[in-house]
Amino acid sequence: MSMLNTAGVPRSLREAGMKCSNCPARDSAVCADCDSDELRALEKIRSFQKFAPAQEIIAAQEPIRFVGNIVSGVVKLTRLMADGRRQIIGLRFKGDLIGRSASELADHDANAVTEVMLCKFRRKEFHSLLERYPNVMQRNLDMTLSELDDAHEWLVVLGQKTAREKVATFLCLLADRIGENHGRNARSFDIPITRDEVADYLGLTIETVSRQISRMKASGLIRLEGTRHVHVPDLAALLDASAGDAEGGVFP
Amino acid sequence: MSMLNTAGVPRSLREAGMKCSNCPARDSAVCADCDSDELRALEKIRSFQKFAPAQEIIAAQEPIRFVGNIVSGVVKLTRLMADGRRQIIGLRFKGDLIGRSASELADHDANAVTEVMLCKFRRKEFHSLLERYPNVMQRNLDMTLSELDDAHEWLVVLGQKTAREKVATFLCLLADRIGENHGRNARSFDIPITRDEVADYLGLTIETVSRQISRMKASGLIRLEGTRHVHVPDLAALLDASAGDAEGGVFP
DNA sequence: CGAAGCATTGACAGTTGTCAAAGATAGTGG
DNA sequence: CCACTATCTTTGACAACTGTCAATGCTTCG
Repeated sequence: MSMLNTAGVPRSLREAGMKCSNCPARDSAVCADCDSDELRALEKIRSFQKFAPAQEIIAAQEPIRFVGNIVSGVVKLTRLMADGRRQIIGLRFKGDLIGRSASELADHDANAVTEVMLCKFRRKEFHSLLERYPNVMQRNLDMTLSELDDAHEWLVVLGQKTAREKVATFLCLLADRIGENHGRNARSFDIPITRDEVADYLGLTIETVSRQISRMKASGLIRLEGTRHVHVPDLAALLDASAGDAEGGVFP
Repeated sequence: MSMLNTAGVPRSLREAGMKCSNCPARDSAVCADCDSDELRALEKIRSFQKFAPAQEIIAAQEPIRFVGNIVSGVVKLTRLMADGRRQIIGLRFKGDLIGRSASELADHDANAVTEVMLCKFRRKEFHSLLERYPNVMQRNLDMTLSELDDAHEWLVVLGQKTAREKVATFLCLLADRIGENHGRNARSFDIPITRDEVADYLGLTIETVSRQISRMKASGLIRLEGTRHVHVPDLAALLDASAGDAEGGVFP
């Protein structure tokens, strides 16, 4: 049994026959602000699909058939260079939107990382629905702006931060999005992707990622169970120690 | 007289008393698809402002009073880290939109690079106008998606490309946006920003940028007049030579 | 139990950053 | 109009961080 399989069809959705009112992503998805009228319109063009880990959701350069809200699970978005170098341009979590209604073709791949439950809307219908429901379009625009903010933030990470800071930033991102709270600043979570993928996300090599994680472990900033499960005793300390070039252990 | 002052109030706008129909950015701005009804609504909340080179247009962490279309000139968007490291997260050109109607506060600085003419819309009015004119909101959404694509593209540049490829990519970007056409693949243009700013855009140091430019000059991939004006005889060759790690001159 | 894939660690190399100095360029004021 | 100064750019020498190559260890799965 995989530790990462946190994304099975949520019980609440199964029991309720996939009613929006019980959807785990209800508060953060594109339908967050919808009134009952808008919700009915969305339900008409909606369907659910489950994706297995590593399964392709959307392929770059191919037609987009749907946009989809993530109900549960983690998705990675990847861009590939002609010579094979790859950059993960984002991870997407519960509530995030995959695909876009305005484009015929996808410009990057989207793959399930964990098991993923997706609430899909047929693309063209969704697009024309936006014109009739300005609130939904506004919500769509807000979510896109939020994606843009994330991308800008990541430009700083890739352009300015050291390897150590990059890894620390990555762990904090996960702590925010999928971490369990163990007190004010303590979090624990599974790293949903391989070291290889972390490297492609951070613009580093797999070896550098591995070394940085080992260093953080050695200095007590994080604890590991297996290679995937992380416990961060103090998020702030993790970021600080990575910014200042702290050497040696935590204790004087 | 500065070579860079390509952004004075365009004659067409002055003579026409700033009519939208004569606006140089008419085809690419947020008003691109507007009918006369929408255009009138926009004109009511519109005003023009000229910014001098280096002048601040929008300040991070401060209230946004307007969104603005660039009529002419170049704008840089900057994010600052607590310790002073900076990342230029984008350059904006004629037709691009600055600011966003959905946010109270700016999350990055916007500064004029050349002289800039901006067509401003008061933020709140613009925002409420979007609800009444879905076409305008759709256009706003499309432009935001396009910004997102650019940001994703730049993530690949920062995360995967070598110093040389980064500089080549940067020059090609300028060639696309502000280059004069001198035949199929030949372009010439002014680099609107300093080496320092180029470095902050590419996640490099000023010295590395300078060296890469010198190398390109030495191998005949570019020609320089002064430090700012560039002539690229062959855009494709510039990118190729940077991808393959070509050494030495152009001739065998 | 063996094989395959993933992760860690080590030794070394190379690209890029840092520090330093000299050369250009542009703007200012006499 | 020219000299002066501040800023920007280039170039060099060297250091350091990160990448490359290689070997070992760990985990999973058949």
